[in-house]
Amino acid sequence: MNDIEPRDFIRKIIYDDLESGKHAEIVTRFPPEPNGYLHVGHVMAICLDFGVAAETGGRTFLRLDDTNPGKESPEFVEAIKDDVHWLGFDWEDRLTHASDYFDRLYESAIQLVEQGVAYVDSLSAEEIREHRGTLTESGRNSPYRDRSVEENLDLFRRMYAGEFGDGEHVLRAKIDMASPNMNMRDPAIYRIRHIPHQNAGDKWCIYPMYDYAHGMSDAYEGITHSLCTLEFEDHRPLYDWFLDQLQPEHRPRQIEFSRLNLAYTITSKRKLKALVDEGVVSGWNDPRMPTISGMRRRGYPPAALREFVKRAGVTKKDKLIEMGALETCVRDVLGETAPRRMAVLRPLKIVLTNYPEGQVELMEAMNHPGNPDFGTRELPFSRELWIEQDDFMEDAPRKFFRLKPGGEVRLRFGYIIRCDEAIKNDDGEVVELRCSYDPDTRSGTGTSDRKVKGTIHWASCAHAVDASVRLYDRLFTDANPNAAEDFHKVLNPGSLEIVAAKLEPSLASVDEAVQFERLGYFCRDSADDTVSTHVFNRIVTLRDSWAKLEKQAMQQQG
RNA sequence: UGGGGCGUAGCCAAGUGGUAAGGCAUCGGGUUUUGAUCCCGUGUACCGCAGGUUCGAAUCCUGCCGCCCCAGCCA
Repeated sequence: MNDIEPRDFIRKIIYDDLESGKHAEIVTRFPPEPNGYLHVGHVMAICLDFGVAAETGGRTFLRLDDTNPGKESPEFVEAIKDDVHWLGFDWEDRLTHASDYFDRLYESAIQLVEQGVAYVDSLSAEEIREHRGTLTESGRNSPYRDRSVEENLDLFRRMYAGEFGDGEHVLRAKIDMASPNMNMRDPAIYRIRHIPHQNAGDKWCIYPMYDYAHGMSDAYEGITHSLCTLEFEDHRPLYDWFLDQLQPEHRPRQIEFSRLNLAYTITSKRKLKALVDEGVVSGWNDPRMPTISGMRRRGYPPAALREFVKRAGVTKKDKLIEMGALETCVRDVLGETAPRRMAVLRPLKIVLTNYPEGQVELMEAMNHPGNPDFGTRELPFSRELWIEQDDFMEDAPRKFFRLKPGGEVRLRFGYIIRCDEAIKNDDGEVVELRCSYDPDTRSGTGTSDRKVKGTIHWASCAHAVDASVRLYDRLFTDANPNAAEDFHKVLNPGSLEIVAAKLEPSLASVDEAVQFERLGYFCRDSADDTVSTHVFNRIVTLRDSWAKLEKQAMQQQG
């Protein structure tokens, strides 16, 4: 427990409950429905649920909220488990399913019938909707609302026994059809579904609804604080109603907080699924996806995601957080942990005309400028090198301190070179540069302490490793695609660019995320990289104040 | 036009009657063989608006405005 850490309103409640002695231990749960992949929005909930319990020495359950078979599958539960673990949290032996409680839930439903607060309705779904009224008009009681306890008991048991088809009957809570809260207008508790269940097999043909199953599952597990998002605020009276009726041993408290929305991306499971199904992306774990598995494949460190939601905070105000906030967290983590390497994304060949043909020197390079513990490595240097196309400009502005005709630049960890001649093809494009190097300026050991303004990265043509590098950009062109009429219209056509890059030799085998100096952070693509074909993902670019200046200049020109 | 929430700088967010923390972004400057990192500095926030209470209000009261959620046998 840390008294200095600022506490959000939920932590205040929880710490108060601990101090007042209301609870001796905090028990929370993270309860996703296994009907899709987890995304950034869930990271907030996971960190809150597991975080607050861990901080107070409590426990957290990972509960698969699988009350709606047909939409749920074991594939999703496995993905959810992987994602939560990867994020850095452990439920130990507390992996449960709402379906683990189906027997108890059924028994308690019978109790509700016996208490006269639940009844079997035989209206069709459509009729029930008509009877529910509208936001401004109260609903009407179902003609079946006053069936006797005996008749309800008989009907409900026969629903359980499989005597009826889907939709013939439904068990409802008898509350108040005139309630201004729609959730209290006799909500359904059980529906008939003759389909097998991802965890319970084909034992059941009636399944409990979320509102009933969720609160009671919380109670069964001894959850002290049931944290969920704002849209369930209206459900709290119903959550409490079930607890009031059934009086379980433990009484959990539901507290709601706002969802976290990330700018330029979507977090609706339905829309994410559409992106996958329509082939807009390669799958749920496409590196452009805001899913946890997508961000993992992209190379975002779990610590960066945790830091991100921590900075975002827990409140009840709708959030639409800028992508830059997430990227800063990713850079902060990677900046400290990623070894530095060199790679050329868009190669332009240069020949050092005064460098001996066939000679190869090994240049010592630091693996991390701010941390000597990372050690050094050797880079082969030769007469023909690749440099970045963007690092040469024929008609360069004064402030461009990279390579230009007649100009000098330092090759990182190498020599200072001068551009003597630009060779062009028939289309007038620069295809090669003729340069000369200054032998007195070898990195570290140079006898000359000459300084030049710019330093650029490079790779030796004879030694470079070929790789396909995927450069990602935001998936949408609109800051809030969630609100767009049709998200297809705001898709960013340039969200993926693939370049044929030249890498320094050591990059042929790396498992961790690295920084390609001056470019950004990259990692091997876990799905497509093979021994023969190297495939890298750009995790995030480096901050680029030159690009910013260029952009401003462009805007000034119109 | 019913009910439930929310409104503090571009984006997040502290603050609960005593005269507006912090982070991200922005904009300057310094260091630098990554135009990165790092380090300094940088914001007149009509605290949604309008009244009121008070010596004093972002904080209390009243009215208004704006945004979000709810009419699944989804979660």
